[in-house]
Amino acid sequence: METKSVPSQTFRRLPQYLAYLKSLPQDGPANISATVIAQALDMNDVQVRKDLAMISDGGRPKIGYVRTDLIRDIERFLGYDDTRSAVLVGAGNLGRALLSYERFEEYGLSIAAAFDTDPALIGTTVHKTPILPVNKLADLCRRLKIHIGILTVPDVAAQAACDALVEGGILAIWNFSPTQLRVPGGILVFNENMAGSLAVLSKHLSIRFCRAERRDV
Amino acid sequence: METKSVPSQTFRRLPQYLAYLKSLPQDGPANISATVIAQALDMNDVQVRKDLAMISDGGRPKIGYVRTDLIRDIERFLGYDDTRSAVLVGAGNLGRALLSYERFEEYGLSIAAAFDTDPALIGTTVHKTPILPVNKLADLCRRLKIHIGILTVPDVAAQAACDALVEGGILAIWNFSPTQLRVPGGILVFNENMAGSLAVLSKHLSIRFCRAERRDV
DNA sequence: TAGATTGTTAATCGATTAACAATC
DNA sequence: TAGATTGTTAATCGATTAACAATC
Repeated sequence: METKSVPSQTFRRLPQYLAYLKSLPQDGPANISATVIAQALDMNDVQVRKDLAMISDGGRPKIGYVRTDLIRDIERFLGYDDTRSAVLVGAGNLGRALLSYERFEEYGLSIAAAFDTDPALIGTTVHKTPILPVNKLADLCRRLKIHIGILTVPDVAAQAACDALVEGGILAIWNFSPTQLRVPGGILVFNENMAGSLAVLSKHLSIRFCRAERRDV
Repeated sequence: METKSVPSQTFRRLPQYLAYLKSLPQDGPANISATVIAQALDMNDVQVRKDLAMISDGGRPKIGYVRTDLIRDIERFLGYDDTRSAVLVGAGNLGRALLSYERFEEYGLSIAAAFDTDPALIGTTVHKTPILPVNKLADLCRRLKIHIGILTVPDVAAQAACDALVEGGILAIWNFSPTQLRVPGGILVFNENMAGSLAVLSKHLSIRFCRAERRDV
């Protein structure tokens, strides 16, 4: 309800502030300034201030923000206090990596169940999360009113798994496969574009190399 | 050298175009228009045209682009023809997931070696990539002139692993751990901010929910 | 030719950064 | 008080989208 018009970019940064604030020593100073946060995270201080102003009561000039208040405000805003449930499809390496990523709980995401087609995996658990056969997916999502699906199946299986999620009434899909999914309107697909990240990284590297090599000319 | 001023966002999209173009049937039509690509990938057609204009000789009005030429141009531009070498630190679930992600080769990235501290893992291989003890890291990077490091260690080990990469002469670090790394100037850190993605996803979901619930009021 | 499609120029939009007044 | 820090208003920057002429 508080979700007025906080830009996406701010949302992306909030977890970073939170992680930094939590990493500070408990017995350290009670206050922290936007300037210090910005320096630690290699950001612009005005940006930090602007972000924080959107979700918190605000700090005091010369003193800064109360660290614990800030942590509480960010967590509340990101909805880390009331946990969301999700299911995961594809218990391969990537799927297992996400299942064992304890931090998701901290972020308010709890993975209720995982699904796979491999009979060898079905019935086992990863980090206490049971792995179930895919044909139970739609039914379980509906019964438990789960709205988030995490897709970590191999490329070829992605669309079928996606369809099953949609059938189960999923509203948002976090897609780690490199496939462009076809979904009915109204369902949000969030692609984790690793190839894209790699391309940007390579670009920066080659610019650096060009500069380095030009010296020799 | 061709790297004039192609924006980052274009770089992120190029792999998507490429994947789509490659997914088309070999024996299908030889030409494809920006309009069709845009529709398939849920993008704006002018944007696609603009992106393609930057890296390709261009298409012909009414006809479109030659599919195979476009594939060749994108691959060349992204440097997928001359492969870059990388090392990976942390052969846990996420690390193994990336190691078994065959697609990286397609993207021009080859992981030469992986490193871990766990004696049980050292000496084994994942998808033909050997896992070596971390103390060999710096030396190997330097000897093989490797400039990309992929960081998939647990949170607490991240900074130490990062320092080892820097010592080995790495120029870019692709960081999958949620830690803010401290690196000397001139080294590029690329954070894969999963918590951020999750936050944006949750945001969209809660906006949706608010709207849905308002109907009941 | 007519209509689809390209590529470019201009307008818009959103996000970041700079400048500055307010305040403790 | 003086100086550090906040929050806001305006300027800048970069990316997307709209409008349109060129062309096959």
